[in-house]
Amino acid sequence: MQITRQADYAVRAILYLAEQGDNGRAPTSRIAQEMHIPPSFLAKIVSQLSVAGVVQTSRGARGGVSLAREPKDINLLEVIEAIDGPITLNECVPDRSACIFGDDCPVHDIWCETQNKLVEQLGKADFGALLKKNGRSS
Amino acid sequence: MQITRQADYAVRAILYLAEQGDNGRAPTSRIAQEMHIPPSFLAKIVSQLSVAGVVQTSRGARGGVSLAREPKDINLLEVIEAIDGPITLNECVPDRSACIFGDDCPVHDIWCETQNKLVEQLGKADFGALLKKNGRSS
DNA sequence: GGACCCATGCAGATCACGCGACAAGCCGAT
DNA sequence: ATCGGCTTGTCGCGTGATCTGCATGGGTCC
Repeated sequence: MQITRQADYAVRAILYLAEQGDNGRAPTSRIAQEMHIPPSFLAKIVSQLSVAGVVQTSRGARGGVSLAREPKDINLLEVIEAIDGPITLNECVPDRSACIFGDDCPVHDIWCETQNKLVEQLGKADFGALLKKNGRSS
Repeated sequence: MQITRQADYAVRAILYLAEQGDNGRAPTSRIAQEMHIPPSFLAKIVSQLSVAGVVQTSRGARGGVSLAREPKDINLLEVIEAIDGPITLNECVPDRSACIFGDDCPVHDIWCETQNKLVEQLGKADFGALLKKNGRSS
């Protein structure tokens, strides 16, 4: 009942890029240093985020990572799901056949309902709002 | 981002007892058979539920497991937390010092808020309502 | 050509899961 | 009263998956 540290790192990385302003390009090494993430671990995370279409990467000198969209169009849900995979409270939620009781299972509805609330909550949290919340003009 | 199978088994066991009626006493072997739970695994789960005060157990012949309270006074949250421990979406939620950014962390509030919603949702789901939802008069 | 940066494969550690065995307690029969 | 059987409580072990982290290799720009 906990998100993985990978997902936590991913959120921090996106947050850092969002703070940088429009383009928000930065090498993974700097992100890792600023956000206290193991550098070689961040590389894999960024790769997954790139596949998911959340960030864009460019290799070579002056390369780096940048947001694929504006912060307000990126929410927590897709970042987490890009790393941890789809959120499933219980395995019977996406695959009803996983439960032996089939349609007779009384808890199935509760799992689905709770999961939907959770997903909805995470989906509403976009990074634009996050930045605004505590404006770090520093 | 998933509850453990232990918690799922625990919920099923409670549900089975709640279906039995008022007293709802049953040996773990029967619960295990009916709800498709590994018998030796269920023993450990029942033990934890007993410590948490959700069920009462009596040893010896004609012993078994029974609910400590009425189904409507038992909710999903305490069953899950009795098994998996407190629900923590991220480790920084219960222990703010776990996060390096301290009070400056923009996501901390989101984690807390989302977790509270989740906890509230699970806390509202009591087994009395679950039974009523799809009345299995069979 | 050289420096820089992302991408990928690989090992260690942790944890959930399930099993088994022994101990402790209770009831009923003798 | 004693014995035997039944049921839960507790503990440790092995396996498998998964998270975590590192090192190496491939690609790009100056």
